[in-house]
Amino acid sequence: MNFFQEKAVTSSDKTFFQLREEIVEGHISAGSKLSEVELSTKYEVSRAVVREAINRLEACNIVERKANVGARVVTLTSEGLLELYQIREALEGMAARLAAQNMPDAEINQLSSLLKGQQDEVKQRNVYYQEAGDLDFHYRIIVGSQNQQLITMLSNGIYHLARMYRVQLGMTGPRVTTAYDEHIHIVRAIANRDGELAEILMRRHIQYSKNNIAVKLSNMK
Amino acid sequence: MNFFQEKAVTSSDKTFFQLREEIVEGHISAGSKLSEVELSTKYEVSRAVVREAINRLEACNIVERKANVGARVVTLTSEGLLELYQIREALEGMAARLAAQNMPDAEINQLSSLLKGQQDEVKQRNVYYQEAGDLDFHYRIIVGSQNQQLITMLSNGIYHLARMYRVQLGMTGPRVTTAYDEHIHIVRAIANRDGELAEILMRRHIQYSKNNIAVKLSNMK
DNA sequence: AACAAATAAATTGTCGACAATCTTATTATT
DNA sequence: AATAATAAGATTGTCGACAATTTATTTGTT
Repeated sequence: MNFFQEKAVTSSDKTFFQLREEIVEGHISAGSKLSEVELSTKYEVSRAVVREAINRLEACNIVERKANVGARVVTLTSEGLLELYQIREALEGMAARLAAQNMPDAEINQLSSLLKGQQDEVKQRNVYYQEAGDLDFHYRIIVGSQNQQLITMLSNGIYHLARMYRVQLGMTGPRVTTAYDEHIHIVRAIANRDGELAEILMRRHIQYSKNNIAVKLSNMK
Repeated sequence: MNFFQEKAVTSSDKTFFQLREEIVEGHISAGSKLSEVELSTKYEVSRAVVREAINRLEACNIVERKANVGARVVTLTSEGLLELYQIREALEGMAARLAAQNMPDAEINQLSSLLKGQQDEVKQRNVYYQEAGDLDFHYRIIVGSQNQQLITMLSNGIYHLARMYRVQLGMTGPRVTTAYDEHIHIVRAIANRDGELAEILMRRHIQYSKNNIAVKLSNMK
């Protein structure tokens, strides 16, 4: 999962990563309460480190906390999804534009050949790709923007929330191949140093995947 | 200062607000170390609450922390400023567009009349306005976007960082009146429900104020 | 004197206990 | 029986102490 390599040096780090994974992957269900004592016995650490982990999750918008009451995992709503993808569209659209300006040729070539390497697998067997491949792609472009604050924002917060939505709505399905083609076009625009086009294509790309998820969400109710 | 009313219910909240203010206002200088014991004696609370406050500041990108070493106030750089305003441009541009779609008429009128009320003071005496007035303006438009995640992002993190830059670079000066006129035009676009124009104007407005600050920053070195 | 190793000091990370607050259950009153 | 007041239970917030790690100082060796 982690391209942005996060090493857990402290015990609190480890607990934070574990908790985040369990929530994002849906093993701890949305809306459920996070009891400090319960979690501290479960992970065999003190309440203090659980507390710190929960605080960090709150900063990521993965849990909500009320003073003297406790923390709950956020509940997924279609409004929340829309809001999240609006933000992604704005930020990653910008990232694509900046990447067209700033991304080193070496990184662009690397990304380009990475995509080519996936081509056969994607076109023939329709499996895979959506999860790790998509995330990897987006992350590389964010890094290519060379805006450090943007990198932090997305890799600390937004991506995990977005993944939580996708995972819990059971994202598979037929979007795989068209997404691949969109990726190809975006990289081409970046390689041509056409920031304007790169932004437009990236925004479209995110809109599509938003619609894809929104359909599933409306089917669930 | 706080339009987004933040009530300190817990002791940790209060410490967090105090610390943030001291840093943003420059009483604790950029780049300086934050000792947990030192601060706990200063604010007369336990180390645990100081720790929690520092963790929150870290989540806001106001301090940086290394495990087993400690936390330092971030250092202001021209690159950091550029990055921050790039993000603001994207997010607040979007907010202006969304506000043109979603902001209730009542709120628009309220904002409009607020600006008119400031007109005389701004045009005659060239003083004031930049600080609280500008922040209030931007915040109202963010709220008008009705994107909750966006509101959280900006009012928890970005605005305080942006303010830190402005305060510590001694923002006063002749930008006051032109900023006022820009605000007027943005509100007009929103009132006309012209999202496209509102976004363009907002982006320009932020670019201008970025340039204004960047000049000061380059003069300092 | 210069460098390396060992020791000491200081700082952060973790823990268990107590205090304050909220939630639930019980009792009292109408 | 229904509602309000009170008490009991459970959960979070805060604290001081100890452990682990880093940094500074001292000591030892060449």
